[in-house]
Amino acid sequence: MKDLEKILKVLADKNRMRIIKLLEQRKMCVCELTFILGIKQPSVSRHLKKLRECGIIQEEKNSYWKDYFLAKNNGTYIRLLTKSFKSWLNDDPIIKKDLSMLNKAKRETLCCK
Amino acid sequence: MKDLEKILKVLADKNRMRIIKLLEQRKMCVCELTFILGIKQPSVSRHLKKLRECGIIQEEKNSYWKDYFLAKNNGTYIRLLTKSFKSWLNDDPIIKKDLSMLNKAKRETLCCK
DNA sequence: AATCTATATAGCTGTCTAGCTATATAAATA
DNA sequence: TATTTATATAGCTAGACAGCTATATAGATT
Repeated sequence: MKDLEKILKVLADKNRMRIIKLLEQRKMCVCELTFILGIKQPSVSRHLKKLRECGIIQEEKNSYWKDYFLAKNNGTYIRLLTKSFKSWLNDDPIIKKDLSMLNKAKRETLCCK
Repeated sequence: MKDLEKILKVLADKNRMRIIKLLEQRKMCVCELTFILGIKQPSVSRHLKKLRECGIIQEEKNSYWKDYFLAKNNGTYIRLLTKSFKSWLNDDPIIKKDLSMLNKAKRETLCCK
């Protein structure tokens, strides 16, 4: 029960739901997510940490950046919930706006390097 | 998104999950739930209010008592989530203990009347 | 090895919520 | 109508957490 409670708590946050909907489209780094979400980078990092700690997302180093993506091979709860999310929220105005910004969110232009 | 966030927040609580698992078995009144959960009656009432406000449960008056039960005919999110819950947590120790108390939780003996 | 920079962490503040006790409400009975 | 009693609400306290700023870290490049 503790696991499920944790997973539901982690999912029950507007900005983390936005992150999940974005990662359904492609891998993203912290600075790209920060740009789209419109909150500060440390806040994004902490959201990502929570999502990772309960197994919803994974990370991998990619040159200067860290790519985050939806986890594969996870437990029952997460498998069903992330599958459900794919069909949920697609008509939500905020999600639609987020997705429309994806092509402008390129790490090479957002970051100093 | 607001709806889904609310529903997930309401589900993401240990005692409310316990209530849902109990209501999968049968309709229950506040005093029966209070007995099994082992928390105070006002706390139970507030959990029930939250579950009702987001459409997970419904209530009906039944002589001296108020019966709570899992809602029928609800939206996409709740339909899928309550269906999933039916196969979840059945091996959890706390849930098993709760369910084993069901036959002792009879309103006629728990209440003064 | 030194530097640079994307990301992570520490620490703060305000908000929300779960538990509690005390009290109010409303519906059934007498 | 008065009373009884199951349930709801009000108000309090403590803990969790999201946002922020400032700072640390780690890994790639020079």
